[in-house]
Amino acid sequence: VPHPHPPAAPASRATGSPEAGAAGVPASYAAAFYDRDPRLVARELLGAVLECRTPEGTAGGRVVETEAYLGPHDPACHAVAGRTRRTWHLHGPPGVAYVYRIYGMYWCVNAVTLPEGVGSAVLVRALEPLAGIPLQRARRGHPRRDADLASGPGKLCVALGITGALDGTPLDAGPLTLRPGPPVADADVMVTPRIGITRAADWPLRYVVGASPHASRTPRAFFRRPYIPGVDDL
DNA sequence: TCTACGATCCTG
DNA sequence: AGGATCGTAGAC
Repeated sequence: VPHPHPPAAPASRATGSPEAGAAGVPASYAAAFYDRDPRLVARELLGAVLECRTPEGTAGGRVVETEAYLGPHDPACHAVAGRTRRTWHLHGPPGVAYVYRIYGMYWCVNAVTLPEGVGSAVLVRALEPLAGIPLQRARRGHPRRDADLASGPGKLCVALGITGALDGTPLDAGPLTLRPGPPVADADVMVTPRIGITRAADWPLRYVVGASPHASRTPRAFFRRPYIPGVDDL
């Protein structure tokens, strides 16, 4: 039986959106939320709800894993190549989706951070499926466990039906939305190196809800430690 | 449970 | 040429 819609949360950090819910919980993040250091945005997006509406239906889930890509000074960030057609929206205003194709066959979705021209973002790497689970299961070829539906950036885009058509679309309205969810405590957040990159491979910029079975696997050789406010984002 | 590898194609 | 990945095969 599908998980019920996630409960509204007292997300004090997510303020300023125009349409607040009955409990005072914003229906989306304000632009200022994304106009900050991507490390801070990556950590705070844990617990948020990503949802994609398509003609087939609506599918979404709770964010349990993110990575920060800091900008042109980050060797692993696509911004190192400058503002090209591919990375156009990565360099655009914050609060917009940057969707790119990887390895010729999968899509990955990011939330753009910092002001226009910087080229930084947060990669959404895994979801705990919440909405439209039958649709997600069909798109993913009916895996045994729901924990295999969206436990990786490519899987997540397949499960939700996210493609390059959504590159450059805002995240506070439209078919692809990201909104506040129940906050995740600092003690539940683990920090590790980023997955699948060769440059800056030792930078601690991956944020995971440590106890979640819905996150992607952390390689055995990776260091992992609790998130430390003021150290990991300042 | 873990590691190794091929698929597949746009970008610079 | 190589990549912000995934599924499968094979070892243990």
